Amino acid sequence: MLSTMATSTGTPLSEQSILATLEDSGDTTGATAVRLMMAAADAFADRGFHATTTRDIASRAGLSPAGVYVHFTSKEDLLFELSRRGHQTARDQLVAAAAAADSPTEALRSLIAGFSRWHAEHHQLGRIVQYEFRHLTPQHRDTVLALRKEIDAVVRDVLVRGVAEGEFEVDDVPATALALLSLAVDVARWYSPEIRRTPADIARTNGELAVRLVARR
Amino acid sequence: MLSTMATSTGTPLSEQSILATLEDSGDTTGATAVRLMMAAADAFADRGFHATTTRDIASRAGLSPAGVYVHFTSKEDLLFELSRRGHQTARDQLVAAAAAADSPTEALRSLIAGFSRWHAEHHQLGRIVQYEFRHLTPQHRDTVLALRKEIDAVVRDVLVRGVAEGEFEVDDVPATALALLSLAVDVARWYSPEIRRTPADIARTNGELAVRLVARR
DNA sequence: GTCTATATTTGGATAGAC
DNA sequence: GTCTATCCAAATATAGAC
Repeated sequence: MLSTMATSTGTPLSEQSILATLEDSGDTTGATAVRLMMAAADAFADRGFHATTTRDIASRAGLSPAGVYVHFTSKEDLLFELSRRGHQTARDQLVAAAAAADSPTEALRSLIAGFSRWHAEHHQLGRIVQYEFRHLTPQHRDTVLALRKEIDAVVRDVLVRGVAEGEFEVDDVPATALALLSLAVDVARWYSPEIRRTPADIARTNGELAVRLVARR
Repeated sequence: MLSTMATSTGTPLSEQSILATLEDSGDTTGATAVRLMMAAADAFADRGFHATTTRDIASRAGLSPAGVYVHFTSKEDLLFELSRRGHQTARDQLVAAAAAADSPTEALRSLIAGFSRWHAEHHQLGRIVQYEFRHLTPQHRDTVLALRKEIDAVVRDVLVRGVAEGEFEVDDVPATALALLSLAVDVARWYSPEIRRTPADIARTNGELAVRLVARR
């Protein structure tokens, strides 16, 4: 597989490369399927899953309404693929950022900066990941829930390490981990490409705020 | 008008009393309309605006499908009333919390604690306020946007005062205000009545984290 | 793999009796 | 102000030709 994994400082993945992410066991995601996923990501992020019609997705991808069903079994299946691939790349990025740092403080800064940046640069996918979640079937929701737990664990682990090494002072680790994730996740809610701050600005300020939230005083 | 305004320490408003909130110029919100709003709040928070049917709302309120239209002109009108009343009580609570404190530090703690608590106790209304926003008509969206700007201003004002009085050290006031709001707003996304932490717990920890985020070091 | 045409269901909203 | 009955538009998904 190509070395397309983004680090918190590297060039970000394009939407297309995220969606084309290969399956574990080699794969075959065709160009048209990727185009459909990009069209659906646009539409779902903009209007929400249930307000988006399959006709809308098809026409944005340059297909007839029936064209969708050659590549996906249902509209929900399209949401699932977006959600799964989105969660996977988000998690991969977090894990890479945590592994690359050489102190808990730098790991946390890199983690929250990178996750904030991801939610800005991929705010469409970010919204789908964070807010369209509930429209998955129970089975698909379970699959994605496992990825969400991995993401939570990465943040909690850094906090525990920072406390153990005396860099952090944290009263309640799970509560603080959730607050840190809120900082980054909520970017998907308010970010728009038109605002003053760039994704890099947001990454820098949120990374700083994250460190400030836990640093020993 | 009755003195039902909640402070960050007082007894919280019931869902019913929030939704029955009187209009500026005296009012007439009937009991059935309130029941419909509560049913719609349940459904919209649970499944989202577009996934909720008017039939579902009606039956939850014990009415026939046609019964809705005696009290509201459309499904969107019901969303608007929920959104408007929700924003108003959220704003009122913030303004009261800010006014009651006698230092910027206490004002900020009270503000974020109260807002976090509101999003936990009224997490259904909170989700509607924060996430169903985009499904309003452009006109209704504008009305609600004005309330949102007031909310943002309250937080920014406290930060500016705290910096001026030497209690806070803040690099970027708008960015930090947004981060503080993220902390509280995101509660609506993850809160569930089944979790370990109570709304009071969440208020206390988030209030502390907020102060820590800006306090002079 | 893509199209046109369409089956079928669902859902917002209204008519008109009581 | 609530009901039953219903209209009609919209939307998911399929059939079958090319």
